[in-house]
Formats: sequence, structure tokens, C-alpha cells
Amino acid sequence: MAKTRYFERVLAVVRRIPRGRVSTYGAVAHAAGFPGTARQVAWALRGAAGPPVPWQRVVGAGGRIRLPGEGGMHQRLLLELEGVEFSGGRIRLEQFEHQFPGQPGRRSAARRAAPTR
DNA sequence: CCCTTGACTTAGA
DNA sequence: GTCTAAGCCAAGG
Repeated sequence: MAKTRYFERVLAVVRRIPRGRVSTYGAVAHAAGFPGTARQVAWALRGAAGPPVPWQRVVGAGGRIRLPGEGGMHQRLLLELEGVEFSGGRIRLEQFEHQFPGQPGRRSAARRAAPTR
């Protein structure tokens, strides 16, 4: 039961994350077409946490679990079962982060505030 | 319409 | 390495 478009879009993206891979809130938000809405991605996952949505494959920047409490423990467990390796509480994004197809945000052709990195 | 909440992120101390 | 502050944005009250 689709609730909102935002909701649907985000979940659709999360569903595309293959098993054994992970993505970050920011990346999902961007892939869904809403760059800069990482927090809302978390909000959406919270309301969708279920079988149809591999919510555990979405982690915070740097490959850190941002879900507190047992939920976080559960998430880490599920990921490890999928083959994702942790390194001192962090996931090696270099190796497990899923790269979405060249899908530039649809809201505006592009948006790379990319600070002086 | 205003205010609060939150599984976030980045930058600075 | 840790902690704090500010920026961000959709939803719900």
C-alpha cells in the first residue's frame, strides 16, 4: 500500500540492492531521485522494515550501522549471513557497497555539491 | 501553518 | 580516535 511517492521510490531502490551488498542512506536517497534526504530514507525504512525490503542492506556513511539497540545487532547479523564482512564495527564499503546504475537524480539533472574534497 | 521528530551527513574542535 | 554543532528534509501532531 503505497503511501507516498517518496516512500515507494526509496523502497524500490532498496529492493534493487543485491544480496551480499550494501548501500548508504545518502546513496539510496540519491538513486531514488532525492539527493540530500538521507534521513528520510531512514524514516522510510523504518516504516517498511519487512521481508519485501532488505532494509538491513542500508547502512550509514562509512559503512557504520546507525540503527541502535538490538535492531543494529540484528542488522549486522543478517548482513554477515549474506556474506558481508565487517572490520571493527565497520563494513568495507570499498568492497561491498553497491553501485547503482548511472541514474542521475531525476529531480534535477544533477546535484553534486561535492565540497572541496 | 508552525513545531517536533529522526535507522543522516559533514565539518570542526 | 571521540564529541558537538549545524544543515538537511518528509511526515505527523
